[in-house]
Amino acid sequence: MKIGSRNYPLGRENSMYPGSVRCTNSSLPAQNFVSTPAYSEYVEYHPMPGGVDSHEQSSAGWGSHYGTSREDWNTYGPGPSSTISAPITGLSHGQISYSSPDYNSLHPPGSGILPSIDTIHRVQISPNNQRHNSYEWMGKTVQSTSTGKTRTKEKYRVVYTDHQRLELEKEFHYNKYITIRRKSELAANLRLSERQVKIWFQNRRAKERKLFKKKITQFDGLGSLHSDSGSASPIPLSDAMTAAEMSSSLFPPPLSVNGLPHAGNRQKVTVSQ
DNA sequence: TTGTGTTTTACGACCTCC
DNA sequence: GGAGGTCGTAAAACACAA
Repeated sequence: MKIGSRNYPLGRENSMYPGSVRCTNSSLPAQNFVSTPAYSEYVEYHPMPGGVDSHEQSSAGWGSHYGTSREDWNTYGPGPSSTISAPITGLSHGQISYSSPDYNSLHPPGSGILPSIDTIHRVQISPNNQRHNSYEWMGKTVQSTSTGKTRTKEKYRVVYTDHQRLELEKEFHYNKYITIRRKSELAANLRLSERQVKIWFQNRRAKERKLFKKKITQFDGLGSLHSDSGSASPIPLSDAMTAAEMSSSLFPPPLSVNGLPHAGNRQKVTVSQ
């Protein structure tokens, strides 16, 4: 995508930053996911067989292989009292997945129902308030000096609120590729532009790949280490995946159904990149 | 407090698909 | 040609050791 050629920055500022009235802290009383029961048991995810919309796709492909590390979720607060299931590669990272009845009842997959911003505002208390104060700049953009890119005054990027990130992460755990419909819903509910949601998912997949490569590297290192000594792999075979298995499950084939993610350079998706 | 490394948004370039 | 994909990267935000 050639963003510049599509006149995004200047031509669709509103779309890019819909309402500089996003989840600013000035309007957020505070965020505290500790006090959000809906998230407190947010510990396990299983593919939703009867899922609708986007959620009925590829979850299994990622499925349990790709839980976010516990560390990631801890950033949202003490939250999950963490039933950590067996790590796939034997690494110490716990696996988080999401099948909590609380969560599912709150957010039926694909329902598009998210807590209203007002509701969110009532329950969130940020552990790090100063982080989320930086939205006032939005809506005022200037040309950056050298490249002619549209950049915002004073700030290079915004920092999403914990809630925004949490919702995005939740969606990501259901589907690594967001549908057009869900993207619209999420964007509306989180006061983000669809473009921001799209880019967040792109970046999130990139992060996943990066972590994945790291794990594979570590796994290979351990394997070779132990093969040298002739001992068995430190990781039980039942828990371990071969690099090929992990690779194939990393990005399952996206859907090509109308209204769902389509096009793009899907064949290029390989772990080895 | 400061230096440094990591993570998070955002973008450009290039690619594929429809 | 438009839309969305990856990859690489810039720079702000953040974490943390010294």
